Amino acid sequence: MSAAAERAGRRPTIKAVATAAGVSTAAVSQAFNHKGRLSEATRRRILDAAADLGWSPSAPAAALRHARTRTLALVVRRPTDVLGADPHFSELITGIEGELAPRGYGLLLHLVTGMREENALYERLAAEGRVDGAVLTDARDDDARPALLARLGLPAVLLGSPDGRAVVPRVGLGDQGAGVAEAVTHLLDLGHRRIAYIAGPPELQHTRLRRGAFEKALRAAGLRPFAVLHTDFSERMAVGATEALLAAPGRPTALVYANDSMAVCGIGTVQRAGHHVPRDVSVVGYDNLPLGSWLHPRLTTVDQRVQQVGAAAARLLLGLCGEEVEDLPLTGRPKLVVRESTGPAPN
Amino acid sequence: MSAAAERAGRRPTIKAVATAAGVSTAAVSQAFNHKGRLSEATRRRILDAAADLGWSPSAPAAALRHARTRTLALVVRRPTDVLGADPHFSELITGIEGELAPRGYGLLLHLVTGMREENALYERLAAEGRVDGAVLTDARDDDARPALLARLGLPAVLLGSPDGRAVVPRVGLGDQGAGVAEAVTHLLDLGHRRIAYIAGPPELQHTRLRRGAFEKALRAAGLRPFAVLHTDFSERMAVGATEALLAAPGRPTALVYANDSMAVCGIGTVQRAGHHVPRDVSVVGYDNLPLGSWLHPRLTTVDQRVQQVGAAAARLLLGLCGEEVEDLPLTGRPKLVVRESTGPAPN
DNA sequence: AACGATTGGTTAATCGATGTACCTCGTGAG
DNA sequence: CTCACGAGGTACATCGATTAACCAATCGTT
Repeated sequence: MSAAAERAGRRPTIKAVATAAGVSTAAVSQAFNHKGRLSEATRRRILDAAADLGWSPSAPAAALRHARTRTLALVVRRPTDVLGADPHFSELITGIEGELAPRGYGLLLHLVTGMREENALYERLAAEGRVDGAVLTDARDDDARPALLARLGLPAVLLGSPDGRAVVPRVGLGDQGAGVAEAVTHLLDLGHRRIAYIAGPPELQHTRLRRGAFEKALRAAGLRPFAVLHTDFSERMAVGATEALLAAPGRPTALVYANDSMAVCGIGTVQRAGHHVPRDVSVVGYDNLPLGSWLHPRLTTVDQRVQQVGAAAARLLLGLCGEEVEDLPLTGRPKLVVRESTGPAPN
Repeated sequence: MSAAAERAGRRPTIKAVATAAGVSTAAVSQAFNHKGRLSEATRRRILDAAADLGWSPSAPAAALRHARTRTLALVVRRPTDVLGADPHFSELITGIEGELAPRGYGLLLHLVTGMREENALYERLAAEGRVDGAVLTDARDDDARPALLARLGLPAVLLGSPDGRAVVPRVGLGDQGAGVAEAVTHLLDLGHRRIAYIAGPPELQHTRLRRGAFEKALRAAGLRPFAVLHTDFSERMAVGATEALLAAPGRPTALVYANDSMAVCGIGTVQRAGHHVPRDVSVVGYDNLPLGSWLHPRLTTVDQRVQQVGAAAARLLLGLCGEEVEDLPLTGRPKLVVRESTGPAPN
């Protein structure tokens, strides 16, 4: 950074750069945006002056002019007391941010506790022109957000299985049923017959999808679920559901959880109850979070490449915002990762 | 939302509100900012018109005018391959966002992989005027960021122990040594004598603080560390360090980790090696992340109330940004939470 | 030599909100 | 009756960058 930059107590403006380079502010703008017609020499001189002053175009000013902020929103809705900050979102954020950063976009992160609050937030973000678009997670069966954002004129991408009558584009999470079905088949192959499912909140779309796939896979084998319990993803309910299942007459030999966080709680609860995983009870998760492979036993889970999904969503959304971005195709479907938390059924 | 709002294909501007209320744009602005002198009747009429149109002042326009964006930055630096998205940051973010949201502030989240990249990012964020301030995490012994942000004129708060010659304010993480010392005392009381420490990267300030406290506490008891191994917080190194310690002659009976994520990996590794926690080996973490209490055995750890630290940092930073906010005092110091991963030393 | 085309810029309007300086009433005092 | 004053608003410049429209040289052509 040069002496000039040091002297400028305040942030330099385009005017300072123009003066330093001996041109008009318009020329500076053109030099940066490859518009207009400037001689290569002038362009260089301007760029040098700008670099010397440490100047970059003011984001707010540019946003005002273009009505585009180069910022996208991610609102994480999380009922109070839900499993910490679900690591699932960390993965998702990593995937999203990886696509935004190289394109100069920023990610505005908000945490809310309820649907009503989430909708109000979108209203405000849109009204204030704070973001160019939003990534919507946890699709519900009757989700008001797509219509809301459409009305607000805010591009959006919804994470969930593709859907014909979608108001906003979706990034599929793949055929989630396939992953669950694969898990069930795996358990059946191991001899399990009493298999229970610990699901998420019933209003979430993926809950229904995965639960349906679970039941269907069992039916195909001429079996019925030992039980299907819904939770709100909280530790309390994950533990409670697990304890209830372990105490049930004819205790299940395998537990399938709707996500890895609950599965981890589940393993702990099973062990605490004095059972061995997987000798007495097998456990399967969903998401393939890094966490799962730290444990002993390592968690058998369904890999849905959350990071890649986040990246795909980000690219799609960037495209909707007018950026020249090629879609990131989501190759393959969720796939079972067999590790150590599943084993032959007892007896 | 009224019919008027529906008709407005595009986002309404202050002009639309002014027209609707039959006043000038200046009046609208004054009505919203409690400046100037408007009759209560007019004010009400304007506010109604605005609500009817679903108008809120444009954030970019306001930002341009005031040179304040009401957005703060959090840059998470994370060498590739580090333990997932360290849940520590999720907690921190939760704490920060909880303070920002009610004040209409937003949190701009960025992920970087190195120090150089992080500094470059601050330069850009400042030059573009994208944020009003930044929360700096993972203080280093010779941290260039405070000076950098000071030069850039960007308010900042550094997470770390208070320090006399600080360029930017700090939010103490409490006397970190106290927590570690307490952990060591706890282990000594349980009869442990061969205690090892698995530390973080040596360049981080808290690594030195905690390591120092660890060694000091042992020295006070006339002992020396069994070993102190540094890691980069990656799973690979956490596992590697643990395996090395278990294989060492005169294997340690207690392992103290610099954070919960590594401790979780550690427990898994110990168990995988055929040992029992805590019967054969005791394990202690640091952070008290929710994750720790899901496991079996539940993790004994040092609670440093990460969320509260985040909240305190946010408040302090908001104050530096000119908001009227009372500081959130950080009461108490990091405190040991004894759970199930520590027990009497073998023999 | 005169004219059109081209090169290399500049001028000025604009984005939306804000705030200072100013204006216009109505009223009460002198 | 006139003037000062306050209540209640309005006009306009401004924040920093962008861009359409415009202009001044310079060059090549016939």
